[in-house]
Amino acid sequence: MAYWLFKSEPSTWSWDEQVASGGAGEEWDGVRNYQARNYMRQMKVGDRGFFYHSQTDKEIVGTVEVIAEAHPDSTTDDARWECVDIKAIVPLKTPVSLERIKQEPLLADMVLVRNSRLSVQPVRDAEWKLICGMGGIDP
DNA sequence: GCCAACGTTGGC
DNA sequence: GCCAACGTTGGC
Repeated sequence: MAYWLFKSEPSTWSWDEQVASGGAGEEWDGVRNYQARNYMRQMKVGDRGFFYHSQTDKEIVGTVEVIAEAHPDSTTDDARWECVDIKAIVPLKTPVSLERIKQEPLLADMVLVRNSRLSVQPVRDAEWKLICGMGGIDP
């Protein structure tokens, strides 16, 4: 199973809204970036991901699961853009801030640190385990 | 609000 | 195919 990170501005689509969408989940639509799209194309049902609030919070707030693989993005007619569906799993007991991530040497190579503008990105197994631990949840 | 970093577009 | 111009994102 692979791990990912989904980034969203809380004012656009927040963790609370993701939770409210329940087991049916929601399209991760609106991505207009090839790198991010290509990562979504690699996702399989059952893959896990972190939900990250950018801009105002700058912290990982919860975990999600991929429930549908890449399909056309319903918010555009442009066939280039695809998205997956995800549902909320659990909130982190303690959100893990970007600041804490930057303070942890083992996380220095995270895409979140290296390429802060990429909105969908891969997370390594070791990074997943470490951040789950920092957030007070089981991996 | 600013600005650096990055991606995209379009003229040549 | 290159590169300048422009737009967007996100941390600070």
